[in-house]
Amino acid sequence: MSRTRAGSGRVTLRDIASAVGVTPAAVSMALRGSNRIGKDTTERIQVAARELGYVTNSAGRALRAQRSGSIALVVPNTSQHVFGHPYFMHLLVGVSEVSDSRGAPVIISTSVESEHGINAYERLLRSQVADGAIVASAAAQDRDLESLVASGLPVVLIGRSVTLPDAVWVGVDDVAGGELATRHMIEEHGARRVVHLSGPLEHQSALDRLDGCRRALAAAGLPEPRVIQGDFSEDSGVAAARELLDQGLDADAIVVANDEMAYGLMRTLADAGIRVPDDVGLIGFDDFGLARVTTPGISTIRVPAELIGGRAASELFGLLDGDEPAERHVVLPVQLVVRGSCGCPLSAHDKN
Amino acid sequence: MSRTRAGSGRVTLRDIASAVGVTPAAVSMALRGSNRIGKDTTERIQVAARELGYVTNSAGRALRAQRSGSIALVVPNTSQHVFGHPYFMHLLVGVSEVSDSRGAPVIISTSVESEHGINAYERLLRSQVADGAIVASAAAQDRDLESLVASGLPVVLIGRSVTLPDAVWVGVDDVAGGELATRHMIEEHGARRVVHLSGPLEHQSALDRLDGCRRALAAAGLPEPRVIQGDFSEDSGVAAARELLDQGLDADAIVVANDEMAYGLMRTLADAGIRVPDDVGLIGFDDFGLARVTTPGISTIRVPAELIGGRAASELFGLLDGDEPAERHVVLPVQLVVRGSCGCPLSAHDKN
DNA sequence: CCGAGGTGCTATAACGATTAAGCACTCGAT
DNA sequence: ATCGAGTGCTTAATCGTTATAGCACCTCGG
Repeated sequence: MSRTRAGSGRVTLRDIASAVGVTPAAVSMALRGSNRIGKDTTERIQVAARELGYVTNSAGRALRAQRSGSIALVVPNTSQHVFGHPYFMHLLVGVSEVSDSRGAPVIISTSVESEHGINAYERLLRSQVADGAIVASAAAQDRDLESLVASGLPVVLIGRSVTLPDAVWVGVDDVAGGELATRHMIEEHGARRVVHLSGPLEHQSALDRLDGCRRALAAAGLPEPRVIQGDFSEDSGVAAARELLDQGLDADAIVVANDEMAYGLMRTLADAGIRVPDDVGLIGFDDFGLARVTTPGISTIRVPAELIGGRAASELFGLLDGDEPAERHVVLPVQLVVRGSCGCPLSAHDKN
Repeated sequence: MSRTRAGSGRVTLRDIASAVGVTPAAVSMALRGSNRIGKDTTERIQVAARELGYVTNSAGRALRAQRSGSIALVVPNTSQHVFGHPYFMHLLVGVSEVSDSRGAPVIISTSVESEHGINAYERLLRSQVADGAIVASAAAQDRDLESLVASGLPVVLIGRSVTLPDAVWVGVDDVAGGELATRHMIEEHGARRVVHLSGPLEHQSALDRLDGCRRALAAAGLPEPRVIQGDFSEDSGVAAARELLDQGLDADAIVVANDEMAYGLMRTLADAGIRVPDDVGLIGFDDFGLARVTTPGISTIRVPAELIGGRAASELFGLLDGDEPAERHVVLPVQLVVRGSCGCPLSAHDKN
């Protein structure tokens, strides 16, 4: 099918031009569909391009156009935010879908070291490797990120940012999520004494989820939650369980800021003979895959990561197109997903 | 810290040159450490570069050098191989680690449509967007892939390829894995009647795993396995379980070609009151995350996906550097991971 | 005092694509 | 016939970087 000419060196506009008997400029215009080139010539050029297997050289085009046509997904690789987490995969899927539809390559970037005083994010954009970047939640206080946003380069952040009010970001309503989870435990399962296992409180989403939990309790006229701080890792869920076991688990519901901690916690409680949901109700947050496959399944608040990624990409392309966005801040809704861990009865296989 | 000059247009070699009072050529040489430029001038140039926040323009460099410095990870997005699967995340982590250490951006590519008779893989490379590509297991028979490999462009395949003997690939010893899994069930758990739930048999790895299973049985003087063909999806595990339940589960071990099917199968058997491992032993394949968190945990054959990705990247860089690889085919070993589903007794929390 | 050989930079060209400006020609309207 | 407006192409310049050739100057050996 493809009349490829292996190893025959690259085919450039010049090759087509000399094959057809015009100048490279004419070929360029013809291939871009300019009406300045005659219909007949245009056709001959298109045929020749196909036959020679012409592919536009991206470097040449990028140099001329002053834009590469690619976007970057930046994942700061910290102990807290491990690249390789399902979350990023979901984001990536969303980003790549939108990006594909625009024919824009996606560059994955995970390094963070500074070089010559210019941080990796900025380097990526200034070097014209990518025209814009989506930055997946760095720590709330990231100096590099701050300078990146300040530089005015096209950047979309994943996750609500309080410290960077000018930044464009796409996030999720974590407060509502925390509230929803807690209210479910209160209203459906009669919880009155609630433990909240939070994420690291330098993360905005951890703060917001805790905040939501507090609000729900306050609204119900119940006392403050007992808060244990974790770090979103399964291990910290295990640690929290140990702490609760040591000090006496005096609660009827545990609202956890993510599913991984919830899993570690549940597993450890089970080892100690405390059954979820019979002895204590449990609800997680995220629903990136884990919560569905545990026993019991973890009731949780679903974060539409794929949607977030897609929306972030759309916003970024908007910035690149020069559209000043109507909303600089996009908040997507979360959704309660009921499984077994909260205590809800489930029909035979009410998975998903 | 960074003396960034927001929006002040790009800083080029020319800017540094005129700041220092030399030509762009001198600046270029100085920054690349040429000894043709005086020590004193070199230093002044470096200082100016830092102060102006100079970053090499990748398009300019790529155009001149005839190479972009990036590599691509191509994931054909078919129903069978869904981009977004943990497998690809692990690959990506491995690739990106090696790639980062060489300062090479990684481009994720997932589209497959052909355009002007040139497939997406080839387009990516011919356009000089990437210098080489790692292609994550397409179907065994992929015309586009065939033509890509034939074109001689720098490509490393993930997974053993029988149909493309000239291709460079990095895979895993699936036969040994299938054998190992089956032998474990035979030798440790006395299995004599074995069911094998395979992957789609147009996939080499599915074939190899089945082959391994057969060999182990033959070596033990046992009869052929009863083979049910799945498609690596959880749903096909569910379907297989139904089939077994309908026809009567006459087996003491089920060797499954991946963990997702094993999970679907196990879940469905459990619903029917058949307990794993008490009523029948089960062993999976892959260990990409799922197998660890189910109840019981799924004993499985671990595929070192991250390692594969890293090795593939290394091989690709080797190709790009012009080293003719000693081995065009890299086979990495698999490892048995014992959890609960096979019937092995486990210490309190022998997870991982 | 002259040529050989450094040293340290400049000048130039090239990578490939694109676009503004320009040129030659045709055609219709005046 | 003559001007104005197309039509269809070419010319030339540009994007930023870098390799190669070359030029000016200095120094040292003879």
